[in-house]
Amino acid sequence: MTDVTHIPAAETSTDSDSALTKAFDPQAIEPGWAQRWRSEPFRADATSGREPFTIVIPPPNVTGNLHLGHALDNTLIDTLIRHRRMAGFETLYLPGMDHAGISTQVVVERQLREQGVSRHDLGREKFLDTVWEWKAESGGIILNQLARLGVSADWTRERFTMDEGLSRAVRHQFVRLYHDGAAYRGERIVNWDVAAQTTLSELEIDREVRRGKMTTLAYRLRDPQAAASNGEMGEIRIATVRPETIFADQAIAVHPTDTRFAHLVGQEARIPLTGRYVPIITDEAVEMEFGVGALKITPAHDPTDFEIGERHGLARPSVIDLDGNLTGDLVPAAFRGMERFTARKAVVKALTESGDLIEEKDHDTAIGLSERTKVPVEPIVSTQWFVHMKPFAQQVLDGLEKGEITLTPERYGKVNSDWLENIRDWNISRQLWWGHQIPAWYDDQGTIYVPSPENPDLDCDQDPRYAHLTLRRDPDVFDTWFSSNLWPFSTLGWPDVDSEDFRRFYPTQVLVTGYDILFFWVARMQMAGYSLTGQAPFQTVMLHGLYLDEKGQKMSKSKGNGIDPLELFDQYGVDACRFAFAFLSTGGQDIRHDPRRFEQGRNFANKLWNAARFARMRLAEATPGLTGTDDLTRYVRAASEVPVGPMPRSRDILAALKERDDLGLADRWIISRLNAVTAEATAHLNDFDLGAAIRVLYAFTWDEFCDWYIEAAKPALSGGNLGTLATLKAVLEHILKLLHPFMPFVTSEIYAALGHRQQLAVHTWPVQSADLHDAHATHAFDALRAAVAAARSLKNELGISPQDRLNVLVEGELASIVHDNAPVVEAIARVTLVPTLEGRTLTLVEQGVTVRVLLDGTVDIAEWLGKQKKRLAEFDKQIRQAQGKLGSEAFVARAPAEVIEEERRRVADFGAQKQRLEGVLAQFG
RNA sequence: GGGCGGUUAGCUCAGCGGUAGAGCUCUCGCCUUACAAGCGAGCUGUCGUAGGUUCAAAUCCUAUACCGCCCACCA
Repeated sequence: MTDVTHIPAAETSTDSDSALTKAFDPQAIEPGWAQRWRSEPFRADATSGREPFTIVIPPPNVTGNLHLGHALDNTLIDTLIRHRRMAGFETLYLPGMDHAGISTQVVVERQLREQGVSRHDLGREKFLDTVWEWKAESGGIILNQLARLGVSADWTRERFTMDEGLSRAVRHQFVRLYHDGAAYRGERIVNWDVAAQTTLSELEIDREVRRGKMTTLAYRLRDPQAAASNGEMGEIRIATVRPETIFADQAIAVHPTDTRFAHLVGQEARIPLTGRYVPIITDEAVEMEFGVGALKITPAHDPTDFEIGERHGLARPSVIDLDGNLTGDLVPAAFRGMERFTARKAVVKALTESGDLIEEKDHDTAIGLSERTKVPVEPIVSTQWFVHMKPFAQQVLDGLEKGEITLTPERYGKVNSDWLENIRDWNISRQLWWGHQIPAWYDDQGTIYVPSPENPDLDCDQDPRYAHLTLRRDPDVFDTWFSSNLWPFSTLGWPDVDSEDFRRFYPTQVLVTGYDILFFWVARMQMAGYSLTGQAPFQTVMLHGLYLDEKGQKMSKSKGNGIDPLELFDQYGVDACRFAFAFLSTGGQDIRHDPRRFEQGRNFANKLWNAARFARMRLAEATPGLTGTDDLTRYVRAASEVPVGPMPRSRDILAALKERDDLGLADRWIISRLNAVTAEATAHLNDFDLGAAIRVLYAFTWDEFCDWYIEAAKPALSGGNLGTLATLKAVLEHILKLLHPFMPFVTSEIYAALGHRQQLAVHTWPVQSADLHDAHATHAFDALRAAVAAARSLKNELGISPQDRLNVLVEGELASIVHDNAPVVEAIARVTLVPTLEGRTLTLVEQGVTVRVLLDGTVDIAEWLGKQKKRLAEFDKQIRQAQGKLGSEAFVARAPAEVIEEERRRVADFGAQKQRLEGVLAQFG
C-alpha cells in the first residue's frame, strides 16, 4: 500500500555517492525537494480504495504574501498530511486562493491611481479585466512561497474562489437561499466603510475604545410650562457622543418607568440650532442610569436608535452622505457639506454659543473601525441583501451537540456555539466590482428576479420567460466570505454532488486554522456545510493560537512589527522553521516569537545530519568496494536478514534484527526505546498534538539515539559487528520516518543518501509492536548509563582531562551488568574498569551501582564529603517520605497497587543506596 | 457587562493527580576521529496568592491579584 505508484519516481536531489557535507546546509538541498514536490505533486487518487484524509487549505488572499499565520497553518497541515499519508490514508491536501474582494480591489485601484486613473474612469468591465491581468502577473506569489515550505499539496487540484466551478457554487448557493426565503433584500441599518465605499458585516469591524466627549444638550420644550425633574424649566436634557447627528433626530426617549421624566412624555422638544420639534417617547431600551437618562433618537445614524425607531414608526432621514459629509435640508446651511468629524466640532461650537450645550466631558467610547481601511464605520440606512442565519446556526448547534464536529482545543466549542446562538442576519452585498456579482435582476418597478432553482445557471436577462421585460442586474457583489464558506465542498465539485472528488473526499477530516477566524470562516463553513450538503464539512477543527512578536504583541502592518517567514527560511532553513512551528504550537496557546526555537530547530537538523553522516561512513567502511547505492541497500538488507522486497517495514526489520545473536545491550536497548517512542509520537499525531510529538522525537533522537546509542555502539562498530551496524541503520531510518512529517527536507535527503530510490514521503509509517519491548535491556542499560555518568562526574571532580584514562571500580547490585559491558563503559566514559582499588576512594553512589576512583592528594575532600552528606540526608528524606506513606493506613487502603509498589521500591532503592553510601563514608571515619 | 486564556528556573515555554522538565543563559572542563549549530560535568524553582477536595495537588474545586484576548446596542 505504500507503493504509491501514482507518485512519479524521480532522481533524488543528491547524488548519494557524494559525501554528506560536515555542516548541514539547508539552502543546498531544500530547493530541489521543494521543486520536486511542486512539479510532481502528491496527487490524491479518488479510486484507490484507501480511507480518505482530506484537509483543505485556508485559502490565502490572492494579493497576499506569506506571513507567519500561513506558515503556521500549512506547516501543521502538511505535518498531519504527511503522517496520514505514510500511515496509509489516501490523503488530499487541497491548495488554493481567495479572491479577497476588498483587499484585491484596493490593491489594483492603488496601482491605477498611480497612473492617474480611477476605476470609474475605466468602467466596470475594463476594471475587472485589469484585476484579472493583475492576478495573472502578480497574484498567487503566495503559492510559490508556500511551495518553499515543502507542502505536499495536490497542486493539480488548486482552486480559486472566482474560478468557474466555485463561481457556479456561489450562484447555486444564493439561488437556493433566495428561493428558500433565507436570502432577502431589505432596508436596514448597515455598516458603511466611508473609505472603501461599501457596506461591511459586523465581523469586519474592529471595536476600539477611544477617548471622546459626551455632551449634554438642552432641548427646549414646546410647552414652556412643563418642567424637567432637575428643576430646569422648559427643557429636557439628553446626552450624546454624536452631536453632529442631532439634525436627523426623530424623538427623545426615556425609560417608561422613569418617574423623573414621566410628566414630559408626549410633549415635544425643539432640536437645538433648528426650529424642528420631536416628540418625547418611552422605550425599554433606554438605560435610566446612564448619562442623564434621556437620549435623542436618530434612527438613520445609530443601530439602537434604528430599532427604537422601528418600534415607534419613526421616519429615518439621513443627514450624512456616503462620503461621510453632512448633507440634506435638515442640516442648517452652515454645516452642510462638512466632513462628519469637522462638523462635530463646528456643531459643538455653535451649541456652546447658543447656550444649548450644558456640559461636555471626557468619555471613553468604543467606536467601530473598518478592519480593512481602519476608518470609523458610519451606520447608514440602506437597501441590501441579507441572509437570515438563525435556522442554519441551529443546524450546526444540533451537530455540535451530537459531537459531529470536534474542536481542539475543546474550549473553543463553547465559543463556537455561543456565537451561533447569538447570530444575527448577515449582510452579504458589497458595493465592489471585484467579486461574484449578485445574480439578481430588477425590472423598472423594482421587482426582484433571481434564477430558478431548476436552472440556476441561466441569467434572468437571458431567460425567455422575462424576454418582455427590461432587466437590470444588481451591480453589487457578494461578501468574500459568501464564497469562502463553501470552500470545503465547492473545491471538491459541489454543486455536482455526483462528482468523484465530492463523493470521495467530502466531508473533509480536519480543518486547521487560527482561532481568530473561528466566526468569519469556520462557523460559516459549518452553516453552509449543513445547509447545502446536509453534513458537517469537517470532523475536527484544529485551532492554533496567534503568532505574536517577541514582546507578545499582535503583529500588524501599522505597528511594523511583522516578522517575515521567508527571512526565517533563509536564516535557519525551512526544516528548522517547521520544527519551531510544531514545537511552539501547544494547546492552541498564542505563540510568542522566539529566535531560540528556530536555532534549536536548525541545530537539530544539523544533529540529525551528522548522525546520518556517521552512520553512512560506518556503512561504507564495513563494505569495502561498495560503490553504488544498490549495493549498499542490498548489503544492509542482508545484514538485517530481511528478505529483499519492496520497501520493508520498519517493524519487520527490527523484528528480524532482534533475532540475531550478535546484538549488544545498547542495540537491544535502543530498539526497545525506539518502539516506545514510536507509540508515543504516533499517539500524539493521532491526537493532533504536534507539539508533544516533536518534543518526544527531539528528545529521543538527540539524547538517546545520538548521545547514548551511537556512542555505545562505537566499540562494536569498530569491531565489525554487523548486527550493530544493521541496528544503527535500521534505527536511523526509522527515526527519519518518524521525523519526516515535521522536517521533510533533511529527512528525505538523508534517506536518499542512504541509498533509497523511493522518496521517504511515500514510505510506511512505523508501527509499534509489543514484541519489540525489552524491559530487561532498558533496566540494564539504565544501570550502565548511571555508571558512566558517575565515572564521568568523578573524573571531573578529580580534574582529570576527559581523554585521560582512569581506573574505576564499580560495585553494587547491578555491577555485573556494567562488567558484562566493560568495553562499552570503558569507551564512552574513557575509564578502565578494575576489580579492586587499594586505598581511600572518591565515590558516587547511584541506583544499582557504586562507582569508585582512587583519591589523590589534589582533591578537596571536605567539599566532596559535604556533598555526600547532603546526599545521605536526601536518601534519608526520600526513605522517610516513602515509609511515611506506606505507614499510613489511608494510603495503603486507597492508593492504587502500583503506586504502593512504587513506594516500596523507593524504600528499597534508596535504602540500598544509603547503605552503600554509608559504607563509603566509613572510610573517612 | 459577559466569557476565555496566562501566571512554573534569569529568559521563552512544556508538563495539567502520583519522586519538578526543555531550549537558551550561567559556571567548570573539552576542537574525544558524526556534529564547537558540538561533547562532558555542574548551578538554578516555597509551580501568582489564600482557602478547600484527596491517601497524594504545579496538576481538581472556590475565591483573589495582576497580564492578555474575545464578545456586547449603555447614548
